[in-house]
Amino acid sequence: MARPRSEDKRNAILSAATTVVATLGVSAPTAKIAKGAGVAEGTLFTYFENKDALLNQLYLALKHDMRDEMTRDYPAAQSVEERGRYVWERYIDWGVAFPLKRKAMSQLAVSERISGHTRAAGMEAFGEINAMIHRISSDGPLKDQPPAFVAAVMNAIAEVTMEFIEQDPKHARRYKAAGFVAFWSAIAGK
Amino acid sequence: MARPRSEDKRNAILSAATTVVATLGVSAPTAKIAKGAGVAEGTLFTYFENKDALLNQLYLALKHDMRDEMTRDYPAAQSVEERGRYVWERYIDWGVAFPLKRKAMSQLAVSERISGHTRAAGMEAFGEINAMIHRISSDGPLKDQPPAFVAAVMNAIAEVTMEFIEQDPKHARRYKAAGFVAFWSAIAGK
Amino acid sequence: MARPRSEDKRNAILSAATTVVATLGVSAPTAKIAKGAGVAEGTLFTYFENKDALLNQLYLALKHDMRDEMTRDYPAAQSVEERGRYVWERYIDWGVAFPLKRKAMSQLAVSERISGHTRAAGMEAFGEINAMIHRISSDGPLKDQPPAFVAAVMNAIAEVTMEFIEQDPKHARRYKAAGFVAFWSAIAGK
Amino acid sequence: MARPRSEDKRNAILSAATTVVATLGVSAPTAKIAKGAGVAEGTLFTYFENKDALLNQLYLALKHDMRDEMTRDYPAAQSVEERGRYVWERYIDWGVAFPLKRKAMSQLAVSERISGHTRAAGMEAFGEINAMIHRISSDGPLKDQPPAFVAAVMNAIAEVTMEFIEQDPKHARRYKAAGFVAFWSAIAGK
DNA sequence: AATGAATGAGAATTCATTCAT
DNA sequence: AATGAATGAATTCTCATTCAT
Repeated sequence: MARPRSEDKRNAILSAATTVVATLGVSAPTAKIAKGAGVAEGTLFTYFENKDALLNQLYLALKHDMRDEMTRDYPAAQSVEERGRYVWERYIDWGVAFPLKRKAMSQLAVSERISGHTRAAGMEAFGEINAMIHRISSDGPLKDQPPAFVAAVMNAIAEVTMEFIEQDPKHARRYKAAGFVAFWSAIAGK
Repeated sequence: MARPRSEDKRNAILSAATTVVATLGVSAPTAKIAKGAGVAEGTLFTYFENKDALLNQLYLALKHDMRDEMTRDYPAAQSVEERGRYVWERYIDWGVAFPLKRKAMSQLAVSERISGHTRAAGMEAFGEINAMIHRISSDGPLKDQPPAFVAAVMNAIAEVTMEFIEQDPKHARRYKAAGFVAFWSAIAGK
Repeated sequence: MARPRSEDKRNAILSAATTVVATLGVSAPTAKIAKGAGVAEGTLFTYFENKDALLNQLYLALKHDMRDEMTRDYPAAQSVEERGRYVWERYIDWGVAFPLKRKAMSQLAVSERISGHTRAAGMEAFGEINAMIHRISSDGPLKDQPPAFVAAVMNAIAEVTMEFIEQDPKHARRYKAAGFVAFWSAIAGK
Repeated sequence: MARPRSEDKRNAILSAATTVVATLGVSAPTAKIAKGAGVAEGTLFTYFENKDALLNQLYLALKHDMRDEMTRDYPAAQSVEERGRYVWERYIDWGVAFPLKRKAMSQLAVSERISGHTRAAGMEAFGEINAMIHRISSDGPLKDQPPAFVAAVMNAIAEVTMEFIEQDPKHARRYKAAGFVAFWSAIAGK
């Protein structure tokens, strides 16, 4: 296992893995991922120690990608309502723009191969966002629940929203708005 | 005239499959399922044509089981609020009482091996419950969304609730109540 | 392994085996044979000790069937030429009328599962015919070869003839005649 | 840049397949073939896509091998009689020298797993030989039959000859001569 | 005697990973 | 470092045969 040289290749593998995992689930063969990345089967293993490492790093990469999209041009100066809506919309946009990333994430999220450690690291990336969500909920119906619970509820509603948009894209705008209302009602109440 | 096919054995296979799929995902080996059921590897295939058939029938069996639990002693005469809460509580109770069933369901739900036909049949079993949820939402924030969307939101919040209870069972009661509030706020609004 | 009761059933199994072996070769599953015969999988084994026994008995049954067709209304009083041609024509007719029997025979003939004993018994059934062929050849080019060799040559030419007729049935008459000429030239010379 | 695929290994697999198919028929397990070739079970599938591909390529390889032996040092300048006899003798010699190849061929020839395409390609390799046989027959008893028919008759007689030689090798010379006479009489007539 | 469920030893692949080139 | 052939354990499914009914 020599030192990998090219960041490009690593990214190509992660990108191919996204597609293949979205399509075939976590049991997708590493050979297909390598092929999708345009590298040899063995090369994959100079960039990732084994398949589990690849999956865990993919999980994290997707989490970060998602987080970056959600906070790009974040309107830090605005009200928490504005910021909440902003993040919501960026999240939905991300899922709609990158359905394979979204599907790969759902596969990984339920997989036994993603370690607790990886999940925790994924959480961490969302620290700021979670803090904001926590503030939103601080005098809503979930005010006594842990921030993670609140964030998970938001996440769950967003996923439903993205799924429905994908199956019925003509009503994307409506679903996006409705999802937000559901999220806001559930979290902030009123 | 020969040994009749045994409903018990079929159930044993489904039950073993629940455990094994919950633990290892849909790529769990059929051999492990057979072993868990106490039958020979080949016997599994006299009860299920192939692994896909088994997974699809398991999905349906779990859906039905869930539905039956949710509607056991259903208080049909009570207000829709009462009934909504009743179904919610039964659902959470089911998930908490049978964590393996719940986990198997999440694995199956995201699997490409579950056919559209099976998913549709699963939906159908929830016709009555979905109708009720639809009524709850009929003058809430989601009143213009399809019933399936509303049901999916409820489902998503319930799953989050069940997960948190499992990880932190001491606060089960609190999560259950909080989840309900979130659900009710999202769906019925106030 | 109780005593079989019905000759009909035994024949149904042999008949189904003919079809199935012709189509799928000797590795055809016994279950398919049983199904073709309209009996249960297990029943097959009360009529035949095991698959090898079935195949060997099928071989013999086909040999006998073939022999019977070849000698039906045998013109014992006619010249050896007449009788030779008669047998030839009956043989070709049999193969054309019962292509599945013919194909099953080719599969069985090259199978390792047919014992030497069975092959010898098959030979025996052709004693009379072989004797006749021997007489035909007695002053032809093969006069110093064992009767079995002469018979095998006839057989081989007949099989080629039947195959060509099956693939090109419009010229059946021509192939039949040509095959006979080849056979007669090879065996009787002139 | 990786280890190149080895022609030797491919040949070893084909050679092992010859032995195993000759002995056990086309249902011979691939594991036995791999073992015979001294490679891992999986390696077989880097050289042949699946078992059918292996069998079809084996069929062709044997056909080519046979053809090459039949035409080695072919006396192109001699009379057609000389050339006919030459080819005949080479053919018989091949079958006697390589009984496993011969037996594998008989198994493959009657197998449903050999495609029409493969059979056609096999035919093609014998173009020159068939042309010669056709010339031999051009004023014999089979002059109005398609060349393929004539070739098939020759082939059939040769196979009988090889089988008898194998069972009774002491009289090899006699069978070889007798077979030739039968062949020549059948094809060329006098 | 007949049935067909039960069995478990194969069968053909597949696949993560290693390693020669 | 990159390649892809090599490996062999694991996987799904088949099938001859047995045996409970």
